[in-house]
Amino acid sequence: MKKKSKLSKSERQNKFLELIKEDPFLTDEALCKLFNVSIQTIRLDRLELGIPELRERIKGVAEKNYDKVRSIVGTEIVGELVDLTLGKSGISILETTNDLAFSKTKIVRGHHIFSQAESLAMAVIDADVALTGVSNIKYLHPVNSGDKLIAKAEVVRVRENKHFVHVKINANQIQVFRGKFILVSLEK
Amino acid sequence: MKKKSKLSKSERQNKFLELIKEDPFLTDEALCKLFNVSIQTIRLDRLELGIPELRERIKGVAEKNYDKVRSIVGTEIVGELVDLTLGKSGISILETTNDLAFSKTKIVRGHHIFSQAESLAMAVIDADVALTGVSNIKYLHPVNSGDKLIAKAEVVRVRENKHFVHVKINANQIQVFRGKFILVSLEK
DNA sequence: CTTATTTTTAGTATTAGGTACTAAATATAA
DNA sequence: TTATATTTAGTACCTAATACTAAAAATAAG
Repeated sequence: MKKKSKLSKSERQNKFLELIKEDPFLTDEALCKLFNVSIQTIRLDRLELGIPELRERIKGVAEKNYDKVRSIVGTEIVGELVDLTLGKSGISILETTNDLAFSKTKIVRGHHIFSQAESLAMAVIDADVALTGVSNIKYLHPVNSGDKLIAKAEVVRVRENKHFVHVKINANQIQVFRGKFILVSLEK
Repeated sequence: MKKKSKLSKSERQNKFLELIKEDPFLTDEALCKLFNVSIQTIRLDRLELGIPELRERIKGVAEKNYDKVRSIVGTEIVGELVDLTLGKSGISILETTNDLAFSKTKIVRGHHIFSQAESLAMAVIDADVALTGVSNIKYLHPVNSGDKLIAKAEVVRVRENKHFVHVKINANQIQVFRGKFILVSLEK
């Protein structure tokens, strides 16, 4: 017989855990074909292993990552992209408001400035899943709520999957921020 | 009458788009209650607006982000975590192999070393969604395939949602890498 | 070899959250 | 008032399950 002899229960369940970890999008039906057992067996296994059903798994993945990815990868870049040469340079403008500032001092919180810089750096990279900024940053000047931030990014070097991007941000003609980003694209 | 007068079709559909963008996890039933219309109306709206059903939306969110988040947040850390004091420090060990190195020189590619450092930095942070490394890194010495990398991370400061972490990596008693990470946790 | 026990399979009813369709009721505009 | 647009009602069907009962098959124990 060319078919592999059936796995024992424990062997199957071990593989099951691995499989589902690798790919949580497998239906019971797909699994029962993979293991060459009935769908009921698969369901018993899930019950014993405490693995939730497909839809719950998908929902889990979605929920866990929804907010994260929206804020990190968040294709929507912080600020308005006004110029872009993919792989080379880009410019974005961010009109700051009180929402972005400390309520007392009206000074814009640093991480918003950083976000503008980082998201611009990501935008100029000619790679879909570029991420994980590594950078050397400096806040040169406080930014007041209402200031218009103009960020300029330039790709200075690309080596393998590493993209070196420099970003400078100005407000009222003075530089308020600089950052050197090394973005690593993760796609194959 | 205390109930708000029903919205017009176009008003409703505009709100619909907003709502679903904000929260793609809404069922038709929830939506029809929100708008105070029948479920059929909601379904007609989705049809006209090209909004897929709940499950497809969830699946979309999950699929789009699964690989990304896995590689970024990737709870699985690069290297083996051998010691961890959440929020304070941690140690991980990475046994390098030819897979991680340039085939000619057998020198380990920098980004693998970086990955070990970054993932350790993330692991020590006492926050679920810590991310977006900002860092100042230096590769001090080439690492040869086969070398055992020992990474030590230390949280040096936490301010608001920023976590400052220093990571040093040694191979054969000599330091090969240092990195300063500023991880920003994004949860509320 | 024959029980006993474990493991697997079969089958039915029920669920959520829909699609796809037909037809009727209600609003709004001409 | 009629024409058109919009909303509701209702039905059959779908997927990927749960929860359950019962029987068949495989494996272990005596």
